[in-house]
Amino acid sequence: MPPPKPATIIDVAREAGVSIKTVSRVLNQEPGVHSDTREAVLKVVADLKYRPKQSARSLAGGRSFLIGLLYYDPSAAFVGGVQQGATLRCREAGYHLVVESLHNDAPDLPMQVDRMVSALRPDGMILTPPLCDNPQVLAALQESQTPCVLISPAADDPEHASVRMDDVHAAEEITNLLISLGHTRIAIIKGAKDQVASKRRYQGYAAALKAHKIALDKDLVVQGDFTFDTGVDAAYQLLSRRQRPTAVFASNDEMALGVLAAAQRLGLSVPGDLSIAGFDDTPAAARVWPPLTTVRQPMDDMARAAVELLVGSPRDAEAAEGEEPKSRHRVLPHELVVRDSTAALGAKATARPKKG
Amino acid sequence: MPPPKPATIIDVAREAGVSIKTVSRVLNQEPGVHSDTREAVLKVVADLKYRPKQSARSLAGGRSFLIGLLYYDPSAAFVGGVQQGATLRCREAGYHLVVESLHNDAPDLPMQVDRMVSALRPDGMILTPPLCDNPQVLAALQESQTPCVLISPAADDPEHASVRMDDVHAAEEITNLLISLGHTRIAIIKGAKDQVASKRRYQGYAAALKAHKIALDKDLVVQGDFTFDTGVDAAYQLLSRRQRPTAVFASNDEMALGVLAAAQRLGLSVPGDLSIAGFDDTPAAARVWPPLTTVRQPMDDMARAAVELLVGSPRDAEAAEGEEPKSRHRVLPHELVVRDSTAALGAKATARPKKG
DNA sequence: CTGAAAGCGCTTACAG
DNA sequence: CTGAAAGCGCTTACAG
Repeated sequence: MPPPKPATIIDVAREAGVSIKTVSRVLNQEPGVHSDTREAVLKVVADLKYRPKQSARSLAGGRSFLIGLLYYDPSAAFVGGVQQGATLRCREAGYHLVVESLHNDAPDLPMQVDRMVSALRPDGMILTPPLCDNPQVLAALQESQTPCVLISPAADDPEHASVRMDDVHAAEEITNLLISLGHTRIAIIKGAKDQVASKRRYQGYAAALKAHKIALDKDLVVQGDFTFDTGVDAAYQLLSRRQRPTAVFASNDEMALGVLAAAQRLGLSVPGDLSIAGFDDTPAAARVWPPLTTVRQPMDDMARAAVELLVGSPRDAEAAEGEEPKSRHRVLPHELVVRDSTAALGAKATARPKKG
Repeated sequence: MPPPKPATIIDVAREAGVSIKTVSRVLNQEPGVHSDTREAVLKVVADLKYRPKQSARSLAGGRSFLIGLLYYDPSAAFVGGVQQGATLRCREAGYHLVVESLHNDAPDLPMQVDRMVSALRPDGMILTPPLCDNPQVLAALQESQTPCVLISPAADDPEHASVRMDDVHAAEEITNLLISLGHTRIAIIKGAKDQVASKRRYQGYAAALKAHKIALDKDLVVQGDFTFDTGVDAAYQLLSRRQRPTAVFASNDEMALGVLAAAQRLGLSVPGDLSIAGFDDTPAAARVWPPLTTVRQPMDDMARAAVELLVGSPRDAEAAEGEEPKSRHRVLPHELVVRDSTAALGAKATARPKKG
């Protein structure tokens, strides 16, 4: 018994007594097909378990139904969230997600990008930091005329669509939280110098202090680079000062975990002696004791929005006329996640570990 | 100025003064092309920046150059490692990785799988737990005749290729480590009941105790399900016993983190009062204080091996004759990662937090 | 509302 | 060592 060959559009057309063009129309939901005809075709499609072959559609139609996701550090907390949102939205839209892990400083980066886009011809590309700020990557994409959406890029240039959250505002909110708990000696550990998110989060921190007329103390500002190690180092620096801070805002969770580890090693109680706040809401943030107060970036929503900017959302079609077009630069809402690593100044923690 | 249309194989053939078949031969590294001809073609390819279009290759040749990766829980620590290894090996082999996030208990799971394979016709599929043990998924794949490799499946059936590590042995080693540190009251938190890894790790634990003539105490065996929460619960149970264990082996890091959080909440010193060992070496394992002793699963290597089983490794071709074929069921070596959450019985920890 | 023709850009037999 | 032909399975204009 020979392996059953998958049905083609010709099989369906023959069986349904129509032309392949009509089958094509039904499958692509084109208007202008009699409902009887449509149903007859759909029945045969179901009977024969017919599925259009993507490579044929792609070759003939010029669309690949593929979206590319380019990322650098696979362990970066947000990549997982972005991928999850992207893959789900792609499925809903009949697309598929092709992923590629790239080194941001590989010498042949442009070639690797070019290889992917010229072979696959994806209908769109999603870029995460820091790749979305890499001129070489953007140039390679531009040359192949592949539409792309940048997730949290350094700057919003008009060339590329983008999706981001409001880093400044979020940092301001989390600093306000610490202030509302009575803290005034609030340290900040800054993120990597070359990433704009670092600058924005620092801005929010400074703005909150200023709004509450708390002088910005240079001794409480330490440079980090978003890694656990620099969080540890920064904490040792800060906690060895004659006048220790009573709260630390780390520009991401990774560094906040470093601060927590260092504080515990030094025998400080968190949040009794020191409140700690992070940024990202990584999986690990809820898996330490005490669990971290942080900011949740809506990674999956951002990715879904990115896919929609690429393939068009269902609403776009309907709302084409009348409504104004959605901006190509979208800012999505974030969420403050208050857990047990922050407490009122002077209070002693008494809570039991909560479930993850 | 019209957008520069990408060169096709016809352009290359014309420019090089050969037939398209010869260009095809050169590109696919087929033998039997004069080296002068070959070089002439390659020069034109470079000049014109010609890249074969994948959809055309796929339609004509019956290979898609796509490998699919199916996973369930995107936050599961090993998915990141698997994906990283798979994407890199795919790139080396001229393939691309398409990812799909699936719910293991979705009612339309088979349809979702079928949708992907019938549309994309990937040349191979990589399945991670628990999807690799899902009969519905395997059936859907079987029907479409898509070759697949299972990563750490429950059982090695002859139908499917697989890649795994030696869970029994690794668990035995980590238990031996605790015994060598002087511990005899060693508790274990078992993993999810339906996963075979749970059983295997327990076996290794039991074997180590037996080899050292330590009686297995039922009171020191607690059921978990691989989540942080069950780690916390299990720890409270174990640590409230009249005779506390002096060491805990949690069947994965997630639960080990739960034990650590609970111990810290109860004011116990780790590893002074309690040694804790995990399994997986997740990113978080190195980002807590004290950092966890654990077992590193070679996720990326396992994924690379999986890709090779699917597309054939470079060596396969050469070694085709003579050597015996590589087994379709491969077991890769693991690595014990000894950090600061384990110490000799009675010792007090004095180390400083190490860098991540 | 429906169809016949051409073509997308490659690879597969098959010749020579 | 090289090539002319056919064909993969769809969609795009273009007719009617």
